[in-house]
Amino acid sequence: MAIKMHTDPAQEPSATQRAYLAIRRMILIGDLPPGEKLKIEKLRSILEMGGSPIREALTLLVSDLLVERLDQRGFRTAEISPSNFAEILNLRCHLEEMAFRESLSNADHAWEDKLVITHHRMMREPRTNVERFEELHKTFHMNLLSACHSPVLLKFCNQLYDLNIRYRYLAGQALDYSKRDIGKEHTDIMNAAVDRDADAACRMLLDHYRNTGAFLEKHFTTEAAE
Amino acid sequence: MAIKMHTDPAQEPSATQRAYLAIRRMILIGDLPPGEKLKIEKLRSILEMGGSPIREALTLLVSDLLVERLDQRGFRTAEISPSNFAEILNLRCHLEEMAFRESLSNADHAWEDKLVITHHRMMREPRTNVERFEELHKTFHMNLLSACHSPVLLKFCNQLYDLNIRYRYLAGQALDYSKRDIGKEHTDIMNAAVDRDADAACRMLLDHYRNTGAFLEKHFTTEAAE
DNA sequence: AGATAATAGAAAATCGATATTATTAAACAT
DNA sequence: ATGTTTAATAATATCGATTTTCTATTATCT
Repeated sequence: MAIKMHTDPAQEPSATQRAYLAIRRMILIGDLPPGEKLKIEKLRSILEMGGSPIREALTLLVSDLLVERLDQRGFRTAEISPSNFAEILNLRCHLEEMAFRESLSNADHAWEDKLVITHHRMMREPRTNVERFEELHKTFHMNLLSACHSPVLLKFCNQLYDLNIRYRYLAGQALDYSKRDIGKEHTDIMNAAVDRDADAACRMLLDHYRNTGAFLEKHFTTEAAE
Repeated sequence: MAIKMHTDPAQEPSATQRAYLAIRRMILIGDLPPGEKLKIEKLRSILEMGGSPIREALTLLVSDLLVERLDQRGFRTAEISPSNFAEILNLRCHLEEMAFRESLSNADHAWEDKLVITHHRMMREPRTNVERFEELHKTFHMNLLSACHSPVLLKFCNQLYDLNIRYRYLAGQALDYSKRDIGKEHTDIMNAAVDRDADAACRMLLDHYRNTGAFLEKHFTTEAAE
């Protein structure tokens, strides 16, 4: 009757994992603003755990470029800048195109199904729950690339995606989806992907990113001028 | 008479930093073979420090893809495989080309000087001290890219370079530089770079990588068949 | 015998305390 | 007054010990 404990797949995550996810989320949604000092003691009291898992989580976030480690002076959230934003956008376009083309060339039936499902879920999700929507949005975009057989490339894309999402949150969500028909853009990309039309799909995907990018860039530069 | 302690720039590195460099070196040169379990207690006794800096160093190495973290079962060195090798090589070619072209388009006089100097030092260094030579070799290659204004891209290139170097060490140094005239290849690349001939320089750089890659690939596949 | 469960041992993860190091504030000298 | 040294404070980095989790072995049951 008792559950086999040593094979139970739903084990609760380690303190390090919890800290990692919690701090990462706080940085991405802008709860911890750019350049903010991350004091161990403060995070300890918020997350209710010892210093070790906190430090380890922060170290993991350093590799994600979301946190900076200052020699013997602790950690802080990564700074933002227009040039960093432009860099992320540009790299993202290059790497995602590479991954997307390889993904399409390997794409099979199961991949197609998965893509359709995630697209459907994203379209159905109301925009009221921003974090939930962003989660599904990311899943959709990563699924476009998921048939690419290069784990390292996918890791880079994933990282860059998160860095970009952070800028999106910092700019404020509402602004983003005002003029354009984002839903149609996604659907068009998906259809081209399903048709295995790599050129069209890539063109639309990069336009999708660059349009959002241009919008955000404008936002950040006017913001900075205030 | 006493040195001003609080402004002394030559402070000794932190335990974490020492552990990071030491373990990284052991993995790169093959001292810690692929898939090796990394027991904290053992590393503690080798490096003579507590568990915390060891764990932090290992966490840093996870982001470098040199170490894998297993949920609640500690750390091990990253596995190797022919497909991983091919992936690294391919990605490296793409990203370095991108970085190299941007570097060349920004290259100024100071960059040129630095490149010539590092090339000279590499050529002068006897092959007897392998680690020292590899250090200079890496410096030369990274300097080719150094005028690229994308820190993230450079970070990726640097990471991929290290992953590749590891395969080189594992294959055994001596084999690498037997038939080809590696010195000439480097000189040709440098000259094309100094001439700002991006197409020729990139072609030669990628040939340089792919030739070494093909050689190593052969080595690994025959190795695996034994 | 073969499989499942209990147990002992080893290792990892985490905690709380201590030692280091940086930062701030105050005292001192020029 | 200004800049430099000294002292106090705060925060980080590290250690050693404890708790939790995994792993391997032995015992138990069908």
